[in-house]
Amino acid sequence: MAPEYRYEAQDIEPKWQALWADERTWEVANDAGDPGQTSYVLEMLPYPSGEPHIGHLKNYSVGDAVAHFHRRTGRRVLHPMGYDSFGLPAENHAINTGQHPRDSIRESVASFRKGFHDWGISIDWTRELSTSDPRYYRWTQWIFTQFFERGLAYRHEAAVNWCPQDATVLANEQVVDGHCERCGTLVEIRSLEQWFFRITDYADRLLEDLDTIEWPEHVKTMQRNWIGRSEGAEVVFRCDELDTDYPVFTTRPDTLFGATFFVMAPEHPDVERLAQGTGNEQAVREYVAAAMAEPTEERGDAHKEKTGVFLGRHVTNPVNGEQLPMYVADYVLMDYGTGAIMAVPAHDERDHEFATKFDLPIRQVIGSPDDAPPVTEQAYTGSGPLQNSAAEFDGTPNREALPEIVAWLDREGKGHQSVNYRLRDWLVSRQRYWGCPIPIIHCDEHGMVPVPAEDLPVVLPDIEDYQPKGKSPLAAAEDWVATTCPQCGKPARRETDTMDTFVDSSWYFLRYCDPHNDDAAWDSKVVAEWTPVDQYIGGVEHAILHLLYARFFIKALNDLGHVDAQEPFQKLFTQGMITKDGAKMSKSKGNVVSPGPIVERFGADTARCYILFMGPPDQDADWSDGGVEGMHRFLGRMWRLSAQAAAELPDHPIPDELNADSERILRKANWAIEKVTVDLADRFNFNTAIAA
RNA sequence: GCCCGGGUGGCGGAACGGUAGACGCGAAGGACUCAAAAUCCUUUGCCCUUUGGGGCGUGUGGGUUCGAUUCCCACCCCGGGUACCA
Repeated sequence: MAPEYRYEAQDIEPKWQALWADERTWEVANDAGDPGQTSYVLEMLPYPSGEPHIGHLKNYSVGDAVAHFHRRTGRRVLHPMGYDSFGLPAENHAINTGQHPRDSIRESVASFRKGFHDWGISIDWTRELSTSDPRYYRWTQWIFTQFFERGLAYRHEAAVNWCPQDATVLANEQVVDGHCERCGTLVEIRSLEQWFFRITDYADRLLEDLDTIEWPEHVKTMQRNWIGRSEGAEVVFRCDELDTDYPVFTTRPDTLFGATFFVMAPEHPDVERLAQGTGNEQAVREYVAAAMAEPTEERGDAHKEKTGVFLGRHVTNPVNGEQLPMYVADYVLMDYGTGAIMAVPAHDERDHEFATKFDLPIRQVIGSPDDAPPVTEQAYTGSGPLQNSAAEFDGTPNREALPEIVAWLDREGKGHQSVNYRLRDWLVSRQRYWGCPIPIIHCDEHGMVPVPAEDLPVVLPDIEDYQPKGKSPLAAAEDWVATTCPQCGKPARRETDTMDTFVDSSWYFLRYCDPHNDDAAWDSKVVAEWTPVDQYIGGVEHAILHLLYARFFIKALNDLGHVDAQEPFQKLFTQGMITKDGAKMSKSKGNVVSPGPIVERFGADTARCYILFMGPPDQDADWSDGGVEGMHRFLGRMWRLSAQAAAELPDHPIPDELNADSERILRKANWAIEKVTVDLADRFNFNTAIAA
């Protein structure tokens, strides 16, 4: 073969990469006046740990293909890159080696940056950012103070995972089967003061606005389930013996007449008081202690047998005045509804199980079909006409009776329509070192005072000992903790908790728009030019938390007047995983394929094309070494064909008078243009575009 | 249990109401070479057949349609998510 026709990726790629760097090919300016359509293409920012892996290569290959497609179809494309560089892996590395997280992160960032260059990803490097850079987290802290001043950030006592051995709070991910992942000690639940963001205020908007964005349906479904909106009623059950009202939330007020007992969560604050003087104190206390000690994994297991203890008290069913026995049982959760339930064993499987075990009455109040098993054997959860209820409701289909019963409760002052969410407020504080310091000062006189904007950032101090000891390692930095109150100037102490890293990544896509602004987190006019992100690309593992948090941030910032957008990401694409021999790649399995050697041997174009060619990119795909070689040959054939055509054909190869051959080729070329355009723009099917 | 995906050649996958298997891998044969590698060309769903050709094929069973991998119903397997949420 003539040497000039050989496909030499090792010569071709550095040549063009150098040219792109020289010409600043992928940089875009914030020119609001510039005519033409803009496009913001963004892949989820990487957590820089060690070397980039094959999943990164897939993520950024997909994103880069989209960015190029948008450019080739006439848009001005913002395609930036940054690093999510706070977080536990760097901190654990510091605990083990003593190397400062700042230094290990710098090394990882360098290797990721090199990877992106070697892969030829078209990035506007002038906008590069890193969330652990004070120039970035200054504004993370500013947003926190904005939220604090509007009551969206608040401090509150909450139950957290606590390891008695390590004397530290653990993140949920650090709890494995109820035990500490490091020392194996059984994890306890402790109540500690924590910082929260009031995301529950946005539950309805987060739900409704899902209809305005073009995301995969299964991701929207996951978010809907996570928010978990339930419509029903709050109904008040009164305990005359203690002269106390106990409201419950129910989605089935139509079954109120079938309530035969009442259950409270072990954590309910009144449980002990209720049992007092009934002779059941001891049994109740023991049961509650056992339930609290039980690992959350086991506690949450729906398949385990129901347990509980009679409290020795009764409440009145507001619809018929019946006295219902009160129990404490761990199948009732304190953090959903009111921590207490009315139990309707005839029409709820869990209540049925409990009633059967404790020999409690089961009263059917919804008519079931003739072929349904009797409710003494199995709860009937379907619909049907009311029975054994009040005369005015008997015979009415339950769906119709439901609102009527709620209206009746409302008139009688015994309840009202209510909506409940599964979504909880976002716990953002961490008792860890390598995170963004929470910019709050505790003053004896003025309480919690936000650090004024002009004093930001609160710079994370250097410390000697990263080991967590139950409070943030920052607490040991006495010089740093001791400060003065911004309001009165008297001695005060800094907040020593740091923020969850999800906070850092909830707004980074805004900073890319205006990354060098030293006067503000961003100029809202500039942000308005680019946002919302037109196409967001990332792993489905972030379908809930990251994507929900970012949506919450945009809505909160919109309410605060800082952004115009209501949603951060107009379109979302979630890529599938690359496996090897059908299994997730992991060091322990020894089946890791690294991008480095592949790119070195075959070139980035081969690696990227192969990854895009493996199959539909939203599905998982299994890596094949033979497949890479096939793609390399494929590109080689294409290169040679093009080179030959360029060398051998006249300058203007399309004759004025088309003959059969040239017409056939023209037709085929136009077919391919159409096919590739549709595959890239509408379907995200890179595999068929490459094949075409 | 519930909610999503997905079952098509030896393999990854195309087609998604109109010639099933694009493209790639693998395999077989051939060219080039002293030889090998690389490269190129040809063939390649399965079965039967002497050429011509014929039969069967998209997890299973039904249905709609002139026509179904594609739409509908029931079911079976595989993968993922999620769960005492009242």
